[in-house]
Amino acid sequence: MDGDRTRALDQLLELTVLLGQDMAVGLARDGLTESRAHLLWVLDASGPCPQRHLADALGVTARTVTGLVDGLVDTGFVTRETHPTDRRATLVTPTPRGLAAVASLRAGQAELVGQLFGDVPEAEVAALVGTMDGVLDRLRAAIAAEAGGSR
Amino acid sequence: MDGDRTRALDQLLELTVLLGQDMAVGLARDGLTESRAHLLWVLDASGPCPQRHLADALGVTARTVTGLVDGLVDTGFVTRETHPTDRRATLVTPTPRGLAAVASLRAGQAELVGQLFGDVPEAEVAALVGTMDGVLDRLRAAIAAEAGGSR
DNA sequence: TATTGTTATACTCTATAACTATA
DNA sequence: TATAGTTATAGAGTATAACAATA
Repeated sequence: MDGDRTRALDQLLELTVLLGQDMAVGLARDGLTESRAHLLWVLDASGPCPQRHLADALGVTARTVTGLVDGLVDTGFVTRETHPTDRRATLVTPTPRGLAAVASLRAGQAELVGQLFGDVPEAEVAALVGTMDGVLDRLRAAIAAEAGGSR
Repeated sequence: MDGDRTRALDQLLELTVLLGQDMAVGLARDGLTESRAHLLWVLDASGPCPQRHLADALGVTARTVTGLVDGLVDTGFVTRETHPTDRRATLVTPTPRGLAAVASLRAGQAELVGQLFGDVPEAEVAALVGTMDGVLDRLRAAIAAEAGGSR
């Protein structure tokens, strides 16, 4: 039967919905939206950087980053500092509150790992990871093919 | 090691991003946004119905449905018909174009099943489905607990 | 009185285009 | 001439609150 394969996709689609809900709860508690949290996450990985870098990393326009940073400045998660050598650029810099928020996101993620996989036998987790590796590869390929086809 | 469990969550998070991208491509080709496609999908399942029903099914406010239906009417996917017995309500009804769009969504989903799982052995698919069943259960429970805790 | 859907208002995310200041 | 970030404008999705018409 092919029913299991259809069911597998249905499960993955439901998963995206539920993961989104779960994320949203934690973010709201921290006073963040998804997009702002994503920026903060990238910023934490890169260290203080110009907005241009964030725009490239997030895959959005420079204008969008202006808006996201505006919101994060207003709510106290980052500041705009002067760039030491390029006076066109600003150095987006996390505040202590911003750093704490990233730590909270990280903790939430670790907690979620425990909730979802803590009781799953190691062999089963390994099988899942192996299967998902292939699925992700094929999904990336499908997206690339679609993007290429409409070029 | 717990590395595999962390990796499993990372994979699932990446999956949500990629599935979203893949969806978006197909929807744009049909002239639909995600929210409007979701409404159309629910509408197809329920048959012509009042906006109130759609608001409940989508988990959004009545106002939001007004906006979504406005957009779908403007782009020719649905019409607002008079309700036969309740003159307060409208019957949102798919047009032929709306029905064709849902058929296209369904076909795209079937194609994706083939791309992602077509070459995966049945036993591996069955294992995936079994594992994901448990994961989804625990995720639902975690969300319910969070919602209950902040009540 | 309760319900359906609307107008009014506001916030977030996103985009393109034109512009300023600086490299 | 090219780049960083802004203002200007627009569209989509979401929400609350007040209101009209109808049940």
